[in-house]
Amino acid sequence: MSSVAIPVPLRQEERLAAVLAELNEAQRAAVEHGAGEAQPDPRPLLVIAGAGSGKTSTLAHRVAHLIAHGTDPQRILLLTFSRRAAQEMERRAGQVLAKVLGLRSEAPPALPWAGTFHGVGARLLREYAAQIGLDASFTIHDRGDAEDLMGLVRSDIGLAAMERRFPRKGTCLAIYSRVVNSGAPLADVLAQAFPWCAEWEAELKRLFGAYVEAKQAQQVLDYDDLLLYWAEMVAEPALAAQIGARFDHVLVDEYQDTNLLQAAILRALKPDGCGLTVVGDDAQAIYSFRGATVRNILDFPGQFTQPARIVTLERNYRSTQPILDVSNAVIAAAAERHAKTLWTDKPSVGRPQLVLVPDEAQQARFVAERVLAHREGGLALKSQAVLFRTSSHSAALELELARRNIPFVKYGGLKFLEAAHVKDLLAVLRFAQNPRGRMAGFRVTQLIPGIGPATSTRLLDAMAQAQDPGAVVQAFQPPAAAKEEWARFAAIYAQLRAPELAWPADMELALRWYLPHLERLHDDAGLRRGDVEQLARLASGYASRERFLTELTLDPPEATSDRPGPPLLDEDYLILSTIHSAKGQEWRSVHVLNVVDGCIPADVAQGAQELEEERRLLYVAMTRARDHLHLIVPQRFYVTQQAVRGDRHLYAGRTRFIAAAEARSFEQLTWPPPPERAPAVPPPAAVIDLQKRLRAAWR
DNA sequence: GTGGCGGAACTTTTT
DNA sequence: GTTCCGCCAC
Repeated sequence: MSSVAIPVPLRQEERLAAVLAELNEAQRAAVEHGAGEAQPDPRPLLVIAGAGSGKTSTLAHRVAHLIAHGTDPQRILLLTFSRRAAQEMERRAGQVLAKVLGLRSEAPPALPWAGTFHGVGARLLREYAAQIGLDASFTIHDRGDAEDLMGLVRSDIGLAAMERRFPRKGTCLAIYSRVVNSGAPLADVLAQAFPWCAEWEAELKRLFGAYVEAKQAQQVLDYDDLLLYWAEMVAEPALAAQIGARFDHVLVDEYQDTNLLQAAILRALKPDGCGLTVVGDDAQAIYSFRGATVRNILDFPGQFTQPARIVTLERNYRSTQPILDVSNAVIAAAAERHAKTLWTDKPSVGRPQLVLVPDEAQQARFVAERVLAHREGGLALKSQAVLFRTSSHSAALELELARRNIPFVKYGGLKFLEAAHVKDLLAVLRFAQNPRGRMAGFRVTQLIPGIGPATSTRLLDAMAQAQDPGAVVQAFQPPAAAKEEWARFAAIYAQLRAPELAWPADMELALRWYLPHLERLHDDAGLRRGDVEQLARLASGYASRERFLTELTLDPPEATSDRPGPPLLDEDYLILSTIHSAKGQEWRSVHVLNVVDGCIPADVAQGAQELEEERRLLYVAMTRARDHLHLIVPQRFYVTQQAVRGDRHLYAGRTRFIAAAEARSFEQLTWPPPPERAPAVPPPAAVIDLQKRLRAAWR
């Protein structure tokens, strides 16, 4: 560590002591590790932090503590799972630091290197681009772009027209991504996660080779490349030493959800582990589909030249004991884990509920009513969440909420950036940013009537050959039908490429060119226009076109709501979220939908490992609740993928993760409550023979 | 070459 | 419902 011990004035020392006194013993040990002790401890630190054990707070305190003891905030690398988590950490560390320094205001210490692995990777790669033979103006493909490129390569090399149907582009990308992130051979990945594609191994290999070449020729990186190139870069000892020396401390949150590439990056940056802190909970590992491996956290202690110090946080500050009891019961059956049992002394308000409802429609009604009842009882909508395994599970509920005018915001599932019109507008900017990026060019040029795939390919091929691709756009001869529109496009493209244009003027220009196309292409142009105008307004919040494109790709606006535009901050709204997107969050009241076999665990998860992950998923969902937890079990499901109004359905049972014995720890109820007994039909005074009358009508 | 239409197939979770 | 592919009329 290069931080110099600065003598701390007494008053500050007292304030620091007061702040630390608010923590429990384990938390304090994690915060003070390596500093503030008689003998500095150079070991890496592993914090096993159970759900709700004050993990974020502990990490924020540690960051503040480091800064208070003289570490330069610029020399702290803080890697989080999402941009949102990074901002939260920055804010909390700022609060603590303000207290320690005795400041009134909470001007947060800027932590310039707080972000996701992907975001930090993008920054470092641009910075070191020249040294690793990369063009610093590379653009980043989001999943949609990456899929489209995969699709294009797929048909280019003739895999589309196979006798038997070749896996679709999205599946191909998922397989590729998994191979990259897990480091496993293609054959293993296919056997384990995509058995129905195993027959295509040779073709997939060829496809992935061509995909990589296409990306390189176009100077684009996909999400996986940000980690892959970073890992390859620091595999070079000189670069690893250079980059590692920029940071005195490297702290990683949610370590259980990192993959082998990420672990390799950390080892390269800090080979002896000194200054390295990782925090996580193996019981909450839910991203193995992305190549994350719980082995990272289980094996961390032995990975460095000196074994790590382990601190375990077991005291829970979030939930009531009955909620912890049922959650502990779910996870207790897990196969392998760092044993820990959460406990709390928080007073409880009744038992968690296990609610039996007839079907998904009734489930939606039950949740809506219960949410309103909670609000009557003083719980703001924002402090309540509804969680589900799969984005589509909330469909019925969304209808019901809209019907009752209950505002909500949904996290996870389809994103703003996936809408065609948003992609169109961004593609215009991206094509200007990186003229060799074919996906953007392919998309933009085909907006012009009379230009289809063939013409577009002719243009892009010419650009790829050219020294100055911008000039090719100006000189290009489109088919006669597209002549006028092409001239219009070439003019704005030249302007977008001109260095003197100052952001966000680019956005204005692109929007003005795009709007007429939007009107022509879409029947519901009105709604869509709102979206792209919204996007244009976002532009001014970014320093440059490159930053705008990069940050929007890596940190897309994640929520979609029942109305256009993000809800105002002072508005109240219910939170709907996939369980994955709920990671790290908490609410006073939590409803979990579809707690049945087939949903949790998902019917596609059949292997032993996958089942274990589904179990952890349910555990994560349950431990988000502070005071009220409701698990809903619909008994009857309509099968999807059938004709509208089809009646195919199946009966589902309560999830296997809650056995009968454990179910008794819940308050079990059936809803709607069975009717009192139908009002009896009075006994007949006289019998009227209707049947006889109907027969008589034909005689 | 482009653009539109019909039929068949369809594995969740996300940076 | 969406995506993918083949077919057909300009």
